[in-house]
Amino acid sequence: MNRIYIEQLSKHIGKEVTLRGWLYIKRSSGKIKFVVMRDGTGLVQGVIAKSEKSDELFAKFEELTQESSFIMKGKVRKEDRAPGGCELDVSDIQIMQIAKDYPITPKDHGVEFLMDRRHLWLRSSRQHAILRVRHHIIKAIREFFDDGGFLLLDAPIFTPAACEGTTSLFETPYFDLGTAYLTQSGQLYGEAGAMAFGKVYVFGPTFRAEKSKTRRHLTEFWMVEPEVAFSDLDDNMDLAEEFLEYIVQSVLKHRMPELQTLERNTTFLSNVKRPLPRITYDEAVEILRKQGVTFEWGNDIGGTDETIVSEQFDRPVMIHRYPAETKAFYMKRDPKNPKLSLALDVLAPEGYGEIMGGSQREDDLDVLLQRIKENNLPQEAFEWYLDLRRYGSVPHSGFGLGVERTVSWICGLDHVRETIPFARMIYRLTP
RNA sequence: UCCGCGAUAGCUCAAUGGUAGAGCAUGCGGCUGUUAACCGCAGGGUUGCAGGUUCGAGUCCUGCUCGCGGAGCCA
Repeated sequence: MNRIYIEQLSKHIGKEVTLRGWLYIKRSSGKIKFVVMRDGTGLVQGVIAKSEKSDELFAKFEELTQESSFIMKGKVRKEDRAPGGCELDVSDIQIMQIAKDYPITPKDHGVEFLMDRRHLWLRSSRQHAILRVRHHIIKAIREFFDDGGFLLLDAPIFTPAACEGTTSLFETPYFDLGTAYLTQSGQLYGEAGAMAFGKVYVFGPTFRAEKSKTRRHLTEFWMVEPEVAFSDLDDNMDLAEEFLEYIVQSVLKHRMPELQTLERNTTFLSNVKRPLPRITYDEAVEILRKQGVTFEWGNDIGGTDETIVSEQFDRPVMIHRYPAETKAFYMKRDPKNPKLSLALDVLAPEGYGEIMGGSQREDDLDVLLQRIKENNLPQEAFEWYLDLRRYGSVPHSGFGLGVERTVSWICGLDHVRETIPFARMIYRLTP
């Protein structure tokens, strides 16, 4: 059977079709009735006009409520007044189930109310647009790496120890082996993959028990992390900007209707083309001081300061060579200035802040051992990782891109909670 | 953990310390082209919880609970 969906309805003008879906909204004007169906792919308005057969249809129309499931038959007609370009002259309605008191009405609702009903909120057109853009971004990420010769390397979710720092880990009992932790990053495993396959990317959910309560934080979020052997910081930045350009331009090419639904101004997105500006941490500090911010060298650049720096540019900006003190143990120091790490952050414009973070990794066994000691990390847990430096160590680098922050920025949202079907936050575990 | 804001009808919000109200939603009625349709009528309240001040508290005070935004930390 060849199922017809609303999305392709304009290809069936003049034909009798059967549509299956849910009632989005209905309107009535005496002897003519309008029934808007959604089927997951789009919306179409069915028209029931007064006729010899309309008494039965009018009765069915009266029964239908918002989100009731039904089957609608009729002839597709070109209609310039309709948003999708066509309408359905309804000849039959078969009700499957009547929804009683659907809680989400077409009017305003608060965040808590909607998040409590996220499983239903997903049905609204705005959420459809966001999750379609999310899907496309993930598709573009996979295309970019798959076509670029990268191997997809799935890292474990259960890990024995922290990748970065020991705070903010979710713990879970693990049989006789004690405690397992949910992964914060697949990076260390990505490095093993890079030494095995040359170029890999890890893509999966990551978990951070940070008690952050902001528009940019989830406790469970998706991250894509490429890792490349024989790659230094400059190579890493080349890859990062090519990658970001690919994603954004692909969304602009394929998901413009969704961005329009979201009323997204795409000026800044169109600017996401190579080369992206690259500034050092020192230069960023200089920008901040010129803007009148008192900033002490060595501090991390916080949210407000990120915005001030990124406002100086019309596209995402890369900041590199951060003070080593604030960065992770596995990042390589700058040979020209050991106070600096060969680290990299990418800040999205319009106040969206950090969407990517990466570095060239420390490839010298002795230096890495020393860093582990300095950070009071348990060396036993990292023996396998140290093996990567014992057996054919090479310069290598990589970065991580946060999927939800990227979706939030591209869609122009004010919170990441709408970028994932079911958000996990410090005070939200349901639905 | 800290700072700030908030909680009133199913939902979104009003209400000088003095009779708790509107829009939407729901129900009933009307309308042959509506686009979050429109018009009329109706039902709908333990003002988050526990105390206190006052002749009188949705409103002022104290504590608690929950939510929202931010800081730190981060993608």
